[in-house]
Amino acid sequence: MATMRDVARRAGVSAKTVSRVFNRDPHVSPVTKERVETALRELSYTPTTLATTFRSGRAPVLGVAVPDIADPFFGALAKAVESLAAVQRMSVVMTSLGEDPMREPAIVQSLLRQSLSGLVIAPIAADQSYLDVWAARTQLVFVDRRAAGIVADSFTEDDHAGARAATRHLVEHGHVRIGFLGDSTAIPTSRGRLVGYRAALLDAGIEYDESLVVLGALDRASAAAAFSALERLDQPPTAIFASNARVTMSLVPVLRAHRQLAVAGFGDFPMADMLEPSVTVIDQDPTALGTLAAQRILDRMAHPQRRYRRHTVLPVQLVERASCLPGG
Amino acid sequence: MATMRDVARRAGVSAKTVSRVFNRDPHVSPVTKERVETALRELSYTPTTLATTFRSGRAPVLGVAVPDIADPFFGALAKAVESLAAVQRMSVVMTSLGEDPMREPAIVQSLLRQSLSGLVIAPIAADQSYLDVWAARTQLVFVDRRAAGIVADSFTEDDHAGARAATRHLVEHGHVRIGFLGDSTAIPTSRGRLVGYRAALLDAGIEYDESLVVLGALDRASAAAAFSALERLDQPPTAIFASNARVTMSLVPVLRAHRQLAVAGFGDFPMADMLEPSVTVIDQDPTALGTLAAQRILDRMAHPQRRYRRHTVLPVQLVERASCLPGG
DNA sequence: GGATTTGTTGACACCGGTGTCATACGGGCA
DNA sequence: TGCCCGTATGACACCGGTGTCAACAAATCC
Repeated sequence: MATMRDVARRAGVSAKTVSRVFNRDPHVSPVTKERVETALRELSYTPTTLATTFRSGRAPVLGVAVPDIADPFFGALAKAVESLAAVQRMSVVMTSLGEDPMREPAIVQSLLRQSLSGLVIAPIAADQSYLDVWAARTQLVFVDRRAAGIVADSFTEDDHAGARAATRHLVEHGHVRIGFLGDSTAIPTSRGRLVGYRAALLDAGIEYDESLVVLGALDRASAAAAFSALERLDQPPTAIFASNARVTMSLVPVLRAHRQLAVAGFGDFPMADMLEPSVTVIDQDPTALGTLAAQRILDRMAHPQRRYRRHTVLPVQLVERASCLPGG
Repeated sequence: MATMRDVARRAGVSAKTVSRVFNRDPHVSPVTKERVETALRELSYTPTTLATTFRSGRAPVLGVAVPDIADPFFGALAKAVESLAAVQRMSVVMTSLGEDPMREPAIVQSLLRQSLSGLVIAPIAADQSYLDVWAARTQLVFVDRRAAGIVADSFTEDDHAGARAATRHLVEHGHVRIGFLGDSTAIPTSRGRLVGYRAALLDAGIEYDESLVVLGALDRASAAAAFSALERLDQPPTAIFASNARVTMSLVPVLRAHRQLAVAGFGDFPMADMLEPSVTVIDQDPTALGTLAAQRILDRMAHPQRRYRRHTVLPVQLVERASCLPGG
């Protein structure tokens, strides 16, 4: 790989002049420009971003840290970030945080050591105060979940209103015994949705029954186990609110076995409309989350002094399908 | 952010000594070591990978370039690469190549300018000769599709055998008029599958009918259009082979409207087993592809002189579900 | 014609961790 | 005392693109 100094030697000029020609600096005489351009072509010069990055101390790279990059929700989010980054000729490094909250700091910090321009993070740990020292160097934007232990921008969906709307929808279809199936209330998102669920029950004058709340539904096996726990109750639920798309998807086999069961889930997923019954969901918009988060990073880089809204909560929408229709 | 020289000044030693302490070099006296460690702690020194990367000329980063990172197939592939990279304390930069083959070189080269250690690429263009000059600096491994115009490692799935098995499966269920629905034969993968489809017909003594092959099924609308073209034939197909998961998923609404239609698709997808009818597919293993590709990059970095198998074709497996059962 | 401006070009330093080599010092041995 | 060797430590350069500033020539102005 030829460097600028190689090109300079060949063209009989200084490296700086090559730099000027390469960056279309007008202060170069046509003759010199011609000579340099020939040398550039002959050596097929390709710049390394490494040197510029090192000098500026900031890589033209945005980071994306999410629980699982293979999850369609986060995949769409990452794709949106990447689209905006591409416009600014930036790259995207991504990392999956996995399941273990303890590992989050190590994983995220190894990303940050690369002097990213910005980081979009959907955290899994209960505390992000470890990010405090990095905030001065890197634009941090939280998505899906707010930051804890540190002040930072966030873009989240309206968990409370969404869960409330979904639950109300079930109530309006005549259900009184409504189960809540979730993963873990350690995650703020789930907690918010549980609160929304309770609010809807309160609205309808239905008493909250803790035994209807079952957590730990992470895959098909655990979802089935969680459901059979509900089924064994004296008054088993006739409807279920699933607190996220993964739970809903895990629950699909159960739905096929219990056709009379009504379901509404938080988070749309591929093929939800093609199942029988098609599944009523609260539609989230990962693309919007990713786009807004990336845009905020770019805005803050361009206008550091400007003031921004700290927390943005995106409205969510009920997508009514067949899974809570009477007899559905 | 404190640099090594900051720490050195505070500890009253040279930067090199700080470097030695930080890297656990045994040639440091206990007294000095203690002083330096105190200074490190007091300034909460965090190294930048930028300097080391710049000096070594190689970033501890693997690239992943795929058509669409939001596609579950490529998401799983990227996740597998990331898992292996993490073990070596490497990061992963990813990029979506999109739909336009013309843009592939520019997108990929902007990744490569970052002096990646390796690149896993599932290309969309018909020619990758532009990567020739990069191969000396960066380990290139192709996945899902082989390289064209350049010699490079590849890990692909057995398109021919998979398509042949799926088509044979349909034949065995009594179908003679079998449609082929694909995206574009410009993509080698699709071409290989079309050849496999024809081979299965030949095996069964069924004459190949070009009017049964329809391309351009990219989303639900175009898939529906493609299907209605088939439907208008004198002898419309009674079964369809869909050449990839996206096509199959786009075709699902059609299946619901035409319950007598048998389908087999190349590539599994979430919920395929929960649809009615559940969809018979050729199961690909994106995690295996990603793991093997990343492993090859790491192997080649560790043992540059060793010889490796250029092309690895992974076997695929028929997952029989309900979509080709009689009357299904 | 001398002073000032405008335009072209290059020397040099910088970013920060680290490989290379030199230096200094202490101990062992002839 | 002189020599050698091993250990501890530091000076310096390097990676490569580019910002800063100076040098110099040509053009313009009074």
